[in-house]
Amino acid sequence: MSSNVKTAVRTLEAFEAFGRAQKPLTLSELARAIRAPVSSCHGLVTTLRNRGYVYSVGANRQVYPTRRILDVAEAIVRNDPLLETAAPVLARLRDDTGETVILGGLEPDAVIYLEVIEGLHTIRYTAKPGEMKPLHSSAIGKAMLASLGGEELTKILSRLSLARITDATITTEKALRSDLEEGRGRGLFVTRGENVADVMGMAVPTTLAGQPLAVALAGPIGRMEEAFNVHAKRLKAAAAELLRCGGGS
Amino acid sequence: MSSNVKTAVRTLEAFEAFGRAQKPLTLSELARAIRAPVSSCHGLVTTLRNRGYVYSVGANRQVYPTRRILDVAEAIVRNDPLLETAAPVLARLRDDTGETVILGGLEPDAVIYLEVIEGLHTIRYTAKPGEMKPLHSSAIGKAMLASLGGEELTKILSRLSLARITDATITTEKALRSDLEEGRGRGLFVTRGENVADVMGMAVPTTLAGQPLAVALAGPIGRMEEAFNVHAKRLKAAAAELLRCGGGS
DNA sequence: AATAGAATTTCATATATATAAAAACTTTTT
DNA sequence: AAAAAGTTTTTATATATATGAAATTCTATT
Repeated sequence: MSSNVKTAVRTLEAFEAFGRAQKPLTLSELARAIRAPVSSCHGLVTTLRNRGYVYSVGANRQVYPTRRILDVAEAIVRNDPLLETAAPVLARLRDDTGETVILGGLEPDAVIYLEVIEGLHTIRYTAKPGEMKPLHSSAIGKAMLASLGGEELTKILSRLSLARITDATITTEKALRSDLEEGRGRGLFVTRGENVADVMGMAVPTTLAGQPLAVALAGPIGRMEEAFNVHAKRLKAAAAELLRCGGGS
Repeated sequence: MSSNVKTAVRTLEAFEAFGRAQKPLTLSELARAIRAPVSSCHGLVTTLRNRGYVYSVGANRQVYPTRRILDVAEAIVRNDPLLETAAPVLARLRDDTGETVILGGLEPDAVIYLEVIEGLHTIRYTAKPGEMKPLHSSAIGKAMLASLGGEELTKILSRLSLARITDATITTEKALRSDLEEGRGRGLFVTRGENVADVMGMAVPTTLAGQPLAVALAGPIGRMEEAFNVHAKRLKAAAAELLRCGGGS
């Protein structure tokens, strides 16, 4: 895996740590949370403070992020090229099906979740935007693979490891290709416990702003199987609507 | 100034750049925006991509941040120890006065804006959370200085440069001390064009969760002078209410 | 198609930073 | 009140990264 810039990762991990802790942290608590030496964490916190991203809280030298990061994030998301058109369609699909709706894209060798609208059931598929999933064991992954040209598909399959994740994971190229073919046939790609036991995913490829993406529904196998046909129909309708709304470049 | 960790700054600047651009950027555009060499920017973008913080948009290799950063920021702000109690009080003060309301704290040698609720007029004081202001030329700064013990005040004043920022800036320790004394007398600290020409600020010290802070109103001098007494009264009332709500540790 | 121009990616190395260890502070315990 | 335990800050140095330059890939134009 191409090496990541350490401090960039830590900077983000620091914010994530505050998001998890949901309370001010001392320097050493933060250092523990991001598994960095206190001395390194010290430099990072100083930098964040100088930049107005964290402030000191309380007498005991705790720190917490300011609203600045939220301001930046909101400005970014406000103008997301894909989401503003997609959001209403995805929201309706969620309301109609009650299951978690996901919009995903292809990052070099993985699926990336761009938008997640969680289902309404107590037991539901939970995920966050930015999460990455394997291409061969997720419904969106299959949809993205299937949308590639034959040559490109061959290239990417040669790079992928097709690692076993659950008992149901497809781990041979032959089986995967045949599964993709089946999916192409019915315009719908399915996983049954191939990435997470008990989870069923259904995905349909679409295009937004000229970019190939996929919409998916995910939930517990039992509930999903029961409503399979209705869900499939609604999912396809949503994908088609996305194409109409913003499919062209 | 204690040196900042370069990559941490760049990571944040990258997000800020997307917030400003409000559209996907190519690698070289981003590099230009954060004034970094393309090769360095490349490593950063790769890292952000691997972490699910950016995704590729369009065929021409542009990238844009995912919602992940917003998710993190929202989790952080949702539990801000100071803001949840303060927000309604500040919002009412803004509604009552029509002017921009600021909650500020003391970072080592500067004021940091923790919350900004912008005024309702077309011409209004504009700022963002996380911005830092000089201690000697901002109303909040004066309020924070005045709340320090005599010894600590002396120490911090010896470190400050009291730089001239506008014609009206107070630049001598003697004048500043006498201004602080005047402010203490009426429980209200004022600036008239000392940091930004034409801007008047009024601040009152308060305490939230055991931490000394200050609430301020800022707007154009003319309008602020006109309503001085009413504003002062409301500002003091808000500061007192903050004390009541969340003043104790 | 072929070429020029631009953007991205790779690579070796100079440079900046992450780190352990020690020093300076705090806070807690005895 | 003294000692102990814990935390933050500083410092020197080993380590990781930022960088210019070269190689490659992509895009636009003819």
